[in-house]
Amino acid sequence: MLEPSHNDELPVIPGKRYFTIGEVSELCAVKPHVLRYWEQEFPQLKPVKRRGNRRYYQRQDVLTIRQIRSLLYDQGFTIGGARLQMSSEATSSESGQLSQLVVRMIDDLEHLLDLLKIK
Amino acid sequence: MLEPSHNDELPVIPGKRYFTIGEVSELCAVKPHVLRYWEQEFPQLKPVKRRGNRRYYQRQDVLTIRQIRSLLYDQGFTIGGARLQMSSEATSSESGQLSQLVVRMIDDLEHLLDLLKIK
DNA sequence: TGGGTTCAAATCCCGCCGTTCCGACCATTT
DNA sequence: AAATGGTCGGAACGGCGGGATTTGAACCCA
Repeated sequence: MLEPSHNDELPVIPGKRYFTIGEVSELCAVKPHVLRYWEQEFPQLKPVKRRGNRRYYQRQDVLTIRQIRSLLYDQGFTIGGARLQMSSEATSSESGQLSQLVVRMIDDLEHLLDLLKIK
Repeated sequence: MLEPSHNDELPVIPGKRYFTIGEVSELCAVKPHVLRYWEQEFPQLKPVKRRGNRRYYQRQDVLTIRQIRSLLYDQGFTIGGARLQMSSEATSSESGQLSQLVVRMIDDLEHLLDLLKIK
């Protein structure tokens, strides 16, 4: 009943700067009208709007959406619960032990990133 | 809309061995019929039953119920999500809090991985 | 200029999560 | 043992969260 799909199975995000709602819909396996609906529910989801109020999503938006998607569809949060998670994530520089661990992981990843950049 | 009540505010559990559904209802601020309903949804919730199918909850059951309650009412999980948390907690060694955090970290790292794939 | 995409907003809908009944049974007090 | 009040399961019912559909117009690209 839960845990059907996971973000692993979603397509790689192409290297362009902006995406239409239709593209994001496919990249995240979420219907356009749901994306618009989520926009009302999650303040951090604010795609740029231009000419004729069209949405232009950036890479970060796509990642945000995938994260929301994971909270809702994989982890079993309600919309309210997911919103709580998202916002608490923004502020959670908490818990010394763990944040220390996170810092180390980030360190490692940055190192990895450096390696990748060189090649 | 979320985060109204918290387990902190619930009464201390008396030092007796068995509790009726009515007592548990008050100890956990959850109506009896909801307790019966949850029993269908969470396999780990199995109070002893005696004469005339009456439920006799033990201390551990009360704690389990409070935990479910917290997942549903405080943290914003669906029933399915809460069940998932409860069962994953059984396997993962530590306090759901922590495993939940780890889940989120893994999630975050996956997003980072996405970023790396693009470059 | 025509077909596909997108827009906002209104309306519709289904299933989750209880809620409300019900007659019968049980426990405790008197 | 009668009275009072808690508890039983099961089925019918209900609100509403979370979308889904619809509408009609604007927009974009070929």
